[in-house]
Amino acid sequence: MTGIRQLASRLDISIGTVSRALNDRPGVNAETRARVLQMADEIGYFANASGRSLRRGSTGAIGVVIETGSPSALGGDNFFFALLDAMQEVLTEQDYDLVLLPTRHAADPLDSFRRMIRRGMVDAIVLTATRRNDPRIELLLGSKVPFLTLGRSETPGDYSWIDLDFERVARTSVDRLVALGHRRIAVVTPTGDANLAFLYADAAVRALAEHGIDGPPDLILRAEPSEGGGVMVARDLLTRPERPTAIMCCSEPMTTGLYSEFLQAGLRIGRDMSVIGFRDNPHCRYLSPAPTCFALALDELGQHVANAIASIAAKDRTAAPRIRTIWPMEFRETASIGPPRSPDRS
Amino acid sequence: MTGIRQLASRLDISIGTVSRALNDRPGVNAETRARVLQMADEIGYFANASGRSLRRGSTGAIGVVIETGSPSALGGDNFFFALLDAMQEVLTEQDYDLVLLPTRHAADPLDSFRRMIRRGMVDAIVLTATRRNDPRIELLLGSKVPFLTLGRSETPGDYSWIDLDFERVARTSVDRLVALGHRRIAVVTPTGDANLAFLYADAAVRALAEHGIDGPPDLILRAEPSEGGGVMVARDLLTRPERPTAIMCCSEPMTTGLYSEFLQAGLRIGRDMSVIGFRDNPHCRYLSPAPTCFALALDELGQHVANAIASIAAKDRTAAPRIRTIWPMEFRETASIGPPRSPDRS
DNA sequence: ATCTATTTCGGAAACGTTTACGGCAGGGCT
DNA sequence: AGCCCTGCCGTAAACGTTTCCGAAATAGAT
Repeated sequence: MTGIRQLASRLDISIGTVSRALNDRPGVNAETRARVLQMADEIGYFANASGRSLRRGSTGAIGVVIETGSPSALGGDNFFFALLDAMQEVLTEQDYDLVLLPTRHAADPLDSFRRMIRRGMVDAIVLTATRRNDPRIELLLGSKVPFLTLGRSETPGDYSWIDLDFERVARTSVDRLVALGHRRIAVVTPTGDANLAFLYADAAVRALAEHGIDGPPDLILRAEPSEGGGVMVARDLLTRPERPTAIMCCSEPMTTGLYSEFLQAGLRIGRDMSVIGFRDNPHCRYLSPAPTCFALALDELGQHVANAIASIAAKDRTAAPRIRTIWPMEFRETASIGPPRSPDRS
Repeated sequence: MTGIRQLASRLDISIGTVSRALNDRPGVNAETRARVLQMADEIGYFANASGRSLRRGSTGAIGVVIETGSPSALGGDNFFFALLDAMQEVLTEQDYDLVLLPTRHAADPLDSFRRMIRRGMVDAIVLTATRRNDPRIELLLGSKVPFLTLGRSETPGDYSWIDLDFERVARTSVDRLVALGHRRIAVVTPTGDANLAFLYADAAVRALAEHGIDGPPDLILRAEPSEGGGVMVARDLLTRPERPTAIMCCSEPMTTGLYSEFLQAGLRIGRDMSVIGFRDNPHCRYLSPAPTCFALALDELGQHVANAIASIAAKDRTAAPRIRTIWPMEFRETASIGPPRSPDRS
């Protein structure tokens, strides 16, 4: 056992001085501090996390809540791992530890969640994959744990969030497809309560309406955000007497499924069927033709999130600003879209 | 603040009794226990994690170490999220918390890693993505933290591991391709130190040798385990005067890249080029034709891992058995392989 | 009625750390 | 020389919980 007492007794010094030396507190001789640091390094001493956080009242850890066991709308690719990588770069600089807190989608998420925040394992929480009405946010608002959500929600309250610009993505997609001559455009969003689905669909419908396209909503579709969901949607559309000439969707696995089924049916993507996906992710990039989609500065987003949650977690909670960021995405057009093949009759 | 003292004073009872009641310790009246539990529920009391683990000497948390910022050979977060889901099902039953500890691939992994285990944030560690020679394992062996690695390693020592059956996967792939008539078979593994790359390649080479195929090793290839890596490999092979008639690879993103480039070059997969991938993952399933690959009972694997790490983390470390599991995978043949098109001359 | 065993509970110590407080030098000032 | 101030350090009290130990009370047995 290498506690602070062993370290102190080895140096013939009091534990108070040792602690001060290690924590860069004033009131300790420079030479003594050097001796302490060297000995600590030598015997491999690290302050015990429980003791420290018990005394300090904070753990120095930031928890990112992720949900396992359900297909994630934002693509089952390395989205989270890449984001975490950038976050950790910033957070370790600020002496925060980063831990992921997986919660099971199938089980009641609330009770495991409640435990997490009540026990005080982390100083602050980043909540991901927000739902349209998210009881987890209510729980957090009712607790003392500062938090930040990655994604907006309809759940009211005074909290900070960071989200992608789904509205502009949807609007840009519609504008471009209409400019190419499309009139029958299918919009497909993930099932479930993920708020992004509503933001995307609503914005798309508004944009379509502005172009005078507000036909029956049978082209606003929902499916499971997985490859299988994309296949189902494609099959559905292929059986329709007047099938759409373009389709836009905000889930990458779904885009993959759409491709698979359309190609199977002999359609040429970009000519017989225009496809706009969502995020520019590596998996999609090697579909052919690569889907038109929207690029995202993932590193910078991660850094922004990290800085935001660090400032929120800071003890000095007086001047903690409310953060509300809508992160831009850049349009990347490819050969996956083109003018409609046969003139549309609608 | 809702500490155990508030709870006790509300009930006019000592904190000792409250603690005994909450922890199902003997020596407390059934009626008193019921009152305590009800009041705890009422005011939303949860024992503070720092205080508890300080006194108990264990945190009740199991850490899964993952590496961010590098393409993962086993394909993205789908694999891990699914595994984690199954693990948590088992671990919550045993009153363990599950936390993910992301470490940055780019940064020096050792020091952040050292902090993690020395601070005693977790009772036990699951180490993923083991490398052939893995300094992290040495660090863990030198510490008091019980651990389990997901993946074998050449690093010697007396530790438990669970791994997939890469040898049988490689052997089965070779056997089947040879049975179909292939003689020029490319074997491609990820670059980097991931141990699975060596296991797979070595087993493939042995199997080829047993079939009398031990030509020059210019068909044993390595590439980054990403779509881009697959593309590079495919381009390389396409320029060769005598290109192979089959290719087997143990990384799903790489398989996607191979498909993309081969299709681009006008090859028909399963006829002009036979392809065997590795894991049966959703992303690959919607390539066409779906790659021949190997299925894996991910749920059961997760449960097995959870049970293993729980038994390893148990306080009673006397009878902790050493666990060494090689997890089977089931061959799934599809139209992505077939007899070689033009008779091979070698 | 006394003694013992059992049940139930309160008091207090302990876990490892940080930090407020006070003390002891030594130096600079009047 | 006396005084105050500063720099350094040791002591001890917290943080919230679990658990050991002993006390009180009740029941049972002789």
